[in-house]
This record gives sequence, C-alpha cells and structure tokens, in this order.
Amino acid sequence: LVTYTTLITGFCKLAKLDDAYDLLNRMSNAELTPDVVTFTSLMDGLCREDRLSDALHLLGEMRRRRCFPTVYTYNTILDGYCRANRLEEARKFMLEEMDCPPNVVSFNILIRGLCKAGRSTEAVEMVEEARRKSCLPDVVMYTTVIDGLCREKKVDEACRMYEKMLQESGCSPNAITYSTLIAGLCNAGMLDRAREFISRGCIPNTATYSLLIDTFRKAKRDEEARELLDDMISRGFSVV
RNA sequence: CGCCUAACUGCUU
Repeated sequence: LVTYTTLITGFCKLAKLDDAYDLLNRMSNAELTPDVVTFTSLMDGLCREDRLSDALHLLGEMRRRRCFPTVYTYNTILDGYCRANRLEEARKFMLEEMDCPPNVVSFNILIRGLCKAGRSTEAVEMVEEARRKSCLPDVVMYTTVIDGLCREKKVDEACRMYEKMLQESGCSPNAITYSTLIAGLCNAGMLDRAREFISRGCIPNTATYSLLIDTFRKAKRDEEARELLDDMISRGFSVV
C-alpha cells in the first residue's frame, strides 16, 4: 500500500494524473484499499490541474468509504480553492467544513492565497488571526507575508514584519527569508539596506549574493559590487 | 519510513 501510494504521489506531483489513476486501478486489482494518504495525494494532483470540483467529489467518495480525512486532506482542498482564486470559499471551508482544527499550514495556505491576489494587507491581519487560533506564526508564514508585501512595493512594512519575526519565539529567519527580503529591497532600489542584512547575521546563499551584486552593478556601483564578491569568496562560496 | 504551505533557478512554455 505504501509503495503504491508513494508512486501515486510521485505521479501526481509530476502532473501525470492518468498514470496515477492507472496505479489506483492496479491497486484494486491487487486487492489493496487506498487509504487517506492515497486519497489526499490524488486530491492534490487534481487540485494542481485546476480540478477542484473533482477533488471535492473524491472527498465525498472517501468519506462514503469510511476513510476519514485528516488536516492534510483539508489543507490540500484549501490550497485547491486558493489556486482557483476562490479565497472567500477557502476561508468558509476552513471555518465551516473542517472537522478538525486548522494548523499553521492551513493558515499559510490562505495567507499565500491572499498575497498572490495582491491582498497582502489582509494577509498581515491573518497572521494575528492564526495566533489567536493557537497557530503560532512560523518561518513560512512570515516569509510568505514578507514576499507578498515586497511584491506590492510595501517594502517598509515587509521590513517591519521581519523585525517582528525576530521577536517571535521559536521562529527565526532562514536563507529563503533573506533572499526574499533582499530581493524586495533590491527591486525597490534600497541597496544600502539590502547590504546591511548581508553584513549582519544573515545566512545568504549564492542566489542572494548574485542578485545583490547584479543590482549594485546596474546601479553603477561597481566598487561595492566588487566588495560583495570578495565578501562572498571569503565566506567560502565558490565563484565560477 | 508514504500525503499539504514560502523566495530564486530550471522544466512543463
């Protein structure tokens, strides 16, 4: 069962739904009953193909078979609503249709949906809503909101979220957080602030450095670009 | 030990 489900998950991620369904049939032929993970993976595959209504049907089908959804299953559906830009329905689903409490991933999915829809201000509010509902904001949540704010050119507010993140217990920025924030600062032309992050505690990766160096060059600040490159080398990055 | 969420890059284009 695990082997089949693992393969089905793989096909779903590769957007090879036909192959996934083939395997599902072969499972039944082998007298194996799909479990909640199998169903969740298939629903994820359907959602990624923008087939939310089929995913919802499958949810009904699994319940009919006395196979009960978990928070993973519900999160998959939530993400399906968000992909379809049906954010109000996503929210309604979370509040009314789930028979288990949402977790931090549930909120992260909705927050990402709001950000993608250019509604990052509401996303910021939802961080507090999550906290009220005992889902402590994590690094993914903060990074998502920071990215959303940056894309809407609200870079100052993004920096404020970063500061807030530092106050949060059990949550510290990682390389993705920094590359997100630094990309936002670069796009806003705030090169000096971007550079401060590098010189402080930030964990940069190659992509972050490359973007920063490139932005300095475009701003005709070759001297500083050069310094960053040296900095990069001295931190042990291999430069081609 | 198998399923859900974040930046960049690449693939699907």
